[in-house]
Formats: sequence, structure tokens, C-alpha cells
Amino acid sequence: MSVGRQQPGKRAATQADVARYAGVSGAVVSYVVHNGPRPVSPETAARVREAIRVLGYRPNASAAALRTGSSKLLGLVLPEFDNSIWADLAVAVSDCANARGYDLITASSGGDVTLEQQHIQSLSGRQVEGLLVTCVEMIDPAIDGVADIPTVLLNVFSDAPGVTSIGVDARQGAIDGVEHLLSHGYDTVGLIAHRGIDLREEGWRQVREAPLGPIERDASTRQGGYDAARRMFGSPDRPRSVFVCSDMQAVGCLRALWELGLRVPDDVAIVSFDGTVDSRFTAPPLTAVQQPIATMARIAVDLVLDGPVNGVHHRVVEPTHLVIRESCGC
Amino acid sequence: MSVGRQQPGKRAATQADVARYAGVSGAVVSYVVHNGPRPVSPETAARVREAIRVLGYRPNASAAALRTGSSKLLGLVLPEFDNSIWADLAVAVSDCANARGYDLITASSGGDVTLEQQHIQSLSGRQVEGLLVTCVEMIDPAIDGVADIPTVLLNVFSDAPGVTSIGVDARQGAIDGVEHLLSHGYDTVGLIAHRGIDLREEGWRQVREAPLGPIERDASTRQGGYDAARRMFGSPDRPRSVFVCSDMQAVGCLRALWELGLRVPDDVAIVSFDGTVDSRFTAPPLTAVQQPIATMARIAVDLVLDGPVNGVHHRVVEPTHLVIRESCGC
DNA sequence: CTGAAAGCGCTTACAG
DNA sequence: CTGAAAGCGCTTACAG
Repeated sequence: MSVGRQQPGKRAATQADVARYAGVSGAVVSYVVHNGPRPVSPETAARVREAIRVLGYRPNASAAALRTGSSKLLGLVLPEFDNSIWADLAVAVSDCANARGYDLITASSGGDVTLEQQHIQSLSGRQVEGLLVTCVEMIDPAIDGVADIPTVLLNVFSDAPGVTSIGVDARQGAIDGVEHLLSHGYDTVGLIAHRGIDLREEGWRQVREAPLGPIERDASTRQGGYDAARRMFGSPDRPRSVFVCSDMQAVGCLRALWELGLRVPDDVAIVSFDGTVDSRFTAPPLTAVQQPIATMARIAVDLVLDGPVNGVHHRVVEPTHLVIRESCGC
Repeated sequence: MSVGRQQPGKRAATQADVARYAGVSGAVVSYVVHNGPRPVSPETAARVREAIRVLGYRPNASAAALRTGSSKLLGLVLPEFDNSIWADLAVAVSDCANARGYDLITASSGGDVTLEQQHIQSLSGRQVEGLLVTCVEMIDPAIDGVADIPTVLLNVFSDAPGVTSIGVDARQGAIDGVEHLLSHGYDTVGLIAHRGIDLREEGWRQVREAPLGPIERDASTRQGGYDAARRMFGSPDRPRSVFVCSDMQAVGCLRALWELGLRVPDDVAIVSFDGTVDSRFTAPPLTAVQQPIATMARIAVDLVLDGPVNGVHHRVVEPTHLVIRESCGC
């Protein structure tokens, strides 16, 4: 059984071990591992490859990184993991990174600016070649002090000079979602919002002069959406429809409505924001303003790797896309 | 504005830069950064700290890793990310790692054994000090060849000598879930299972001599659960209750039942396996056999870091815990 | 086509 | 309490 061969304390083979075994110099080992930059005769290359196989040699990435200054590592900092939108982003970024030969270190700040700052410092110490940061706060001082690392802010709308950011037009997305509900003839559109400032909330306010309905703010979690919905729909003057600022909150909202015996979309119509896989499998499936996560991930990775990034104000805004499912009553 | 200070091309400060600025040797810089192992006078230390601050010095982790042989990096390989149970595991492992001063590189194999193998090789090249692997196959040859890295298999039930693994008693968990349904007096208990061999399926079979109900196998995703449920509950001889082998599949199943106009638990009672946060916020919330993910993550991290691990057959089995919610009809 | 050697940025005995 | 120096394992001009 192959796994049985695991033994404790075995020292990893080095380039020098391979060179000795194959009777060549370390340089040649490097040449065959990287297929260059100098040519190697087929016979020698074969001997080296055999030695690599026999000794189980894997080049020490730290040594290579130190020598070349290239760690082949990207860093991703997220507010939290327990939210499909960030989990989706992590997957998408990881895939893009891998496709370009990079590994990804992901760190979650739990919404704590201090922790976020620590992670960024730690990642920069690891000489990551690019840093993707989804800030806890709109513009975050933590990205300061890592000026030597190409950084892009994700899902944040910074107009600061010298900062590159990418995100959707959340205000317009919210407007699209709210107007879709209005187009169904619902007289009121409540809002379940995040805590803190949010362009989605601004979008909702902007659709009409007068408020469209009640607003409840809570955490961007299932529980937050649940609590907000219990408050909003527990009273008799509940709105006829609601725009929810994240899929996570919408999942909690759906659960609250179910408990209250309110049917979706018959009693309450819902449109949510994010369009993660969660929104496709609720009952009923959620009509949602979809963020193009995969596209944003790809652009962000390309940006940090191919720049220009730092010191350049570059602001990529991707459009959202309303996906009609059943929760809106279409 | 602090972020405005980002400039392109700035070279990161090195230990030598700090030493020069503070008028000390590199050794002293190292001593104050690590608070040892040699003492430094308070005045000198203060000067060094000032230099570090001014120059924005962050020690090069690659150089330190190369010198000490300790990368302070852990590796986690998962089948896929788009499943709450793995996302939860990634969070839990990341937290444990961070608490011990380690960063985590997470790689997802997408269920592909070749890709899994590549990731393991890549991670081992990065000199990760521990490797946590959730195998695509029950016992995986890919963990071979990295004998110098402490490795533990997660959520896998290997009796192979020389392999350390940790997971729940899935067979017993399934038995508990199925028996709970039977205790409600339901005459049939269907099974929505994973593809491939699965101890949960064995547990379900083991409860009675005769089959308890129909079985449908599909992917461990929301879509897989949805498809399986459509097949199982689309026919008139549908079971009165069902045990679903993962929360993801249960979410899809709930959606299918909703489409078919079947109420939970009145028409169909459900118990699922995993107990992730998803199971708490479905409508109705799912009674579930809960895996102690945080506990397993902690034990796994402690094992790879404090061993003994490789070459030792050590098999940690954690109990599951049935969490009663509403989908079972209690 | 191949080898000897420098140097990436650290940490840590060793000497003072 | 501090410094000079070796060496971790690579990659890459440079010389042959």
C-alpha cells in the first residue's frame, strides 16, 4: 500500500542531492526542472529526471522565491467566509490564480479592521505578488504600507487617487431590482439593508421622492436577514414587497416569512442582491441582481499580475444583471 | 489620504536597510523583531523599532523559511469549495492555523484526483509544515511521496497502517438519523446518497433487514439533491420520509419537494447529514446529523503540528450529534 | 552543453 | 549587549 510508505523524519531531497545522484551540477538540475534557460542534452536530462523521481525531489519554493523575488503567491483578504458571495469569490480567485501558476493564501478578517490589517501585513511579509482586498470599511487605511505590492480593492467603490478598485454598480443594481418590483404594481417596497453605508440603500432611496416602504438594517448574514424580516413583517403594516441587499439576508428573510405564514411571492415579493448559487435553490428560487463574480475575479487577478495598479486610479465597474426567478411574482 | 501614498515600483525594505538606518547589525534587527534569542538594550531596540516603522520593514518570510526550515504555512486540500461543509472546514482550519501563527493555503481539487495530486505536490514544494487532505477517493495514493510533511486525512476512514485520519462515525450518524425517522412511525425511509461508496449508505442499509425505501444517488450538490429528489418524489410510490446524505443535497431536495407541492414534514419528513449553517435557515429548518467541524479542524491542526502523524496509524473518530429542528416532524 | 560561484534575505552559533 | 560570518536551497550570469 503506497500510503504505508510514509515515514517520519525523512528529510526532503534538495537540488544538491539530485545533482549528486545524477552526476551533474545544481545548475543542470534547475535547467531541466524549468526547461531552461540553458539547453540540456537529452541523455543528461533523462538522468536528472530519473534522479528527481527516485529521490522524490520537489524544488524548495522558499529558496526559489528568495532568489527570484517571485513567490508565485497571491493573497486574498475577505471580511468573512460564511457568506456565499465571499466563498464564491474565493473559489473564483483561486481558480484564476491556479490557472496562472499561482497559489492563493486566503485570510478572513471576520469584519475586524485590526485583524484585516494584521493579515495584510502578514501576507505582504510573504512577498505575495498581488493582494486582493475586500475591505471592511469603504476605504481602508490598512492597504497603506504595502505600497510595493500590487493591490486591488474588490467590491469597494473608492475614488481615491492611486487606488485601483473593481466592483459592480451596486446603486444601479439596486435601482433595477426595486424598479422591477414596482413594475409588478406593488405599492410598497421595503428594504432589508446592511449595517453601515451602502450604495444599495442609496439606490433604493433614489427610485422615488417619497420612501417606498420601511427599512430594516442588520448583519449581512442569514440570521441578520431573519431578524430584520421578523421586525419588518411581524407588524400588520408590512410592505407588499421587499428588496434584500444580500442573498444571505434573503435566505434568512425567506425563513422568517415561512414562519409567519406569509407566502412568496403571493403575500410578499422578494428581489435580492448577489445571485449566488444559494439564490437558485431556495423555495421559491430568488429573483436576484447578479454580481459577475467570476468576471471580477479574473479582472482583479489580471490587474494585480499585469498592472498598472498601484499609484494609478483605475476603477473598474462591472454591470449587474437581473436574473428573473420566482420570488418576484413574474 | 493614506491610501494615496501607494507608489509603484517601491522596493521593499530589507533587514540590512533597517540595520543601516538604525546603525546596528542585521542580527540585532532580528533580535528585536523576534524578541530574542539574544537580549537587546532598550535604547537600541527603540532605535530599531523606529527604523522598522519609518522604512515599513516586514521580514521576508521566504528568507526566514529558507533559513529556519519553518514556513509557518499549512496546506488544506478540499474536493470543492461550493459546499458548506468544506467551506466551514476551511474557515475552521484557517482560524486554528491563524491562532497558532500559521497561514493557510487552500486548494480545491474539484473532485479531480490528478489535480488533487498536483496541489499536494505544489504545497509540499512550498514546504508547508502540515497538510490536511480531504481525499477525493477513500485512500489516496497522492499523499504518497510527501512523507516528509505531516499529513492527516480528514473525513476519511482509512485503516491503512502509517496513515493518520480523522472523521466522524458516519455509519453510526446515519443510523441515528434513520432511526429517528423510524421512531416517528414513518413506514418508509428513502435515501438520497452520494455517488460512490459511502458509510452513510451502509448505515441506512444496516438499520433493517429489508430495504427501508427507495435510494437515489447523485452529486453532493444542491443540484444533485434536487435531481435525486425529483426522481424519488415524482412517482406516486414515494417514501414517507427521507434521509439525505448532505445538507447541500437536502437544500436541493427541499426545493424539489416545494415544486412538487409536497409539504415538509407533513407529506415528507427529512433528516439530513452535516448540520452546517445552511440546515438552520431552510424553511423548515432541517433536523440534521451534525458533524463537529470545528472540533475536527482543531484536532487535525494540532495533529499535524504536534504529531506523531506520519508512519503512525492513528484514527480519530468523533461522534456526530443529532440536532432536532422541524423537518423531521418532531 | 555543463560547471563553479555569487547572492537573494534571513537566523543563529560564535566571538568579543 | 553587539557584530561578523556562515549557510539555508535555489537561479542565473559567466566562463569554458
